[in-house]
Amino acid sequence: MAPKSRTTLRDVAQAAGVSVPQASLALNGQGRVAAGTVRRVRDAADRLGYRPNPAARALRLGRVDAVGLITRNLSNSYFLDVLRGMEAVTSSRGSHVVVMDSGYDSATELAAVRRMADGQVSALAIAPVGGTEAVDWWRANRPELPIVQINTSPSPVVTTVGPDNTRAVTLAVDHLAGLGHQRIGFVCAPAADAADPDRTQAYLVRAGELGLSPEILPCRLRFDDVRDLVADQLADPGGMRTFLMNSDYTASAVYRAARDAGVEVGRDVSVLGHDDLPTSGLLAPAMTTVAFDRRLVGQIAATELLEPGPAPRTAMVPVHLMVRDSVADLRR
Amino acid sequence: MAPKSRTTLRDVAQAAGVSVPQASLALNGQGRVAAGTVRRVRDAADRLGYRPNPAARALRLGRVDAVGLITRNLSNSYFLDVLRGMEAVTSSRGSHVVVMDSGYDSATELAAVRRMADGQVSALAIAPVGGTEAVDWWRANRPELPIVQINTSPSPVVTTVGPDNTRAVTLAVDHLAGLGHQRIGFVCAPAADAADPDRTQAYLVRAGELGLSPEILPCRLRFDDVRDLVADQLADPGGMRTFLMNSDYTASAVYRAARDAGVEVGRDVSVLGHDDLPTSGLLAPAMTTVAFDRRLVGQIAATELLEPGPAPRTAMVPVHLMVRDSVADLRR
DNA sequence: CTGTTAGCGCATTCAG
DNA sequence: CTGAATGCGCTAACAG
Repeated sequence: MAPKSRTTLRDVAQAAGVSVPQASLALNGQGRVAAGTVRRVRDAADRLGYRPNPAARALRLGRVDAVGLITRNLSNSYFLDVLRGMEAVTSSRGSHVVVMDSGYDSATELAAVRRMADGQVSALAIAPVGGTEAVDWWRANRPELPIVQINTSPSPVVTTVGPDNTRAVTLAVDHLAGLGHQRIGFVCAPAADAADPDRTQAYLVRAGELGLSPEILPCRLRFDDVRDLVADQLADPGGMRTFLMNSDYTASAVYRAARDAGVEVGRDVSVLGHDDLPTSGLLAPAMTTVAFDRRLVGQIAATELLEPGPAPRTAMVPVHLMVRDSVADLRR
Repeated sequence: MAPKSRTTLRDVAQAAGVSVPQASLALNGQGRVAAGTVRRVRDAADRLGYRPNPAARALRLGRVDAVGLITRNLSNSYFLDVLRGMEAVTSSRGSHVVVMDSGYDSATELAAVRRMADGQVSALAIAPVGGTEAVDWWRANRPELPIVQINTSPSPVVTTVGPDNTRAVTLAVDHLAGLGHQRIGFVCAPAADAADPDRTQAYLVRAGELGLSPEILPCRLRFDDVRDLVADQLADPGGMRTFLMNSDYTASAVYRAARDAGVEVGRDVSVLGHDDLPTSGLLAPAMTTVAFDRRLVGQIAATELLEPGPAPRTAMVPVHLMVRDSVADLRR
């Protein structure tokens, strides 16, 4: 037992009394081989515990049974659900997931894309930091390999999958306005590198329709940066008190700032999140947020990578508002 | 541009006017080649944008630049931090990480281990479901490839890395007892497949020292199972009201059950968690829990995989108690 | 110091 | 239907 060298296709062929290529054909089952032979080869393979060498396959076939996932913020457990979704479909299809994180840094992101492109994976899911550089690079340099964007604005040239941003924002603005909020602070990445400008767009549109004057609060989307932004607002008597966030992760930074400032979420300050993470309903107070099937995003992404359609498509997963207690009722 | 076939080492060699093996040596820099040649080859490689083919390397070298991570519960965002830690060190060392999830299922776990062993990775980090089957299989079948266990009891035969379980439990029991809790429900996986029996051991020991009669509550560690267990206890007038958990993830299930039952955590029911997830301090009430550097676990694990020591070792990361408000003060 | 030869394990030509 | 030959890209052994 415990052979020092793994059992190879040749061992199988030998045990089955056929040639190596025969064995290969028999196992890959293209049908071009006698039924009896197939059985003998299969038996031998099972008996010897044969497992094909992925490196050899990869070298020969020029592709590898792996898909990549590059996140912009592996601290946000939203991406854990995306990963879970991807893992579920890949592992049921004999593939697997390679994960890298850009940490909201474009240079790191580009490096990760290049590493992935070196042959680690044969398809890529990416939640880009912002801008299109990384994705463009992939499309230019690996045009034959599928790519999907996660949680970005729809694109005509590349498949995207994520929540329905426009509806998410509209739902949120309506809810806020309905509770009497006149000033709604929309927190998003600086326009230069926003991955989802459609969110901002939807905000502007809906605010306009409702006669609200939009207030965009650009901010790097790291926890500490958001917390500091909110802290500044809270320290200012005329500062913003209502925050529409793009994730529960950043929304929890608002909670943190409020707690630090000694003010109460849902009364003194209002927050509306996005993602409905499992803990969001357990916060104090429970967070009002936009919910959707997070795993589904990963599942769709992986499926799209494994079986790419002929043309780019936009997969929007339906969202709904999860009303809880983090938005104050400002009506008399 | 966008060559249909990637630039290979042969292209580089040709451009540099040397043979392929020369080019290989020049790039891998074993020093056995003339300085001028090295420069020419390097230049050519840069100019052509040469990137070595990992599949070819893997086939030739018999190893691959990847490490695996098999979690038992990818829903628990603790593992996201482990992953982050691993990703940080692998990506700085030209390696990468492949993630699979067993979902607390032994059969899935074994399948994952075998898939990893097929040549996807050259080292494995695993948070086992419980039992040693999967790890034993790896050690028997891939004795030359490093493996580390994450969040398990220390072992004499395999490297383990995780929080200091004994201290974590002792700290927790002391805190609970100090606040007047006589009955402390210790929730853990059924003994048959517990990954960390040392926790139970520590609980038994400390409870004994304190003159408390131990009450072990075996339970599958999925969110819903824990929630149901706690719900049952709460429905029983003589049921347990104090829960010592092995993770914030399961602890949040106690919150959920309490909320569903209309009772208040930190007053009617007490919970003490483990991991100090980012949101735990924002729950209602803030969770008292055992804190430690979660990323560090992943960093140590990855380092250990990339540069295994001569003998198995036990890496315990220090823990401390994060006292907040989820444990009631039962003293008069 | 350099080039030649060889082979990792597999799948796809080709002949028979 | 089968076997023999070829090469994916790379590196480890040699020989010069």
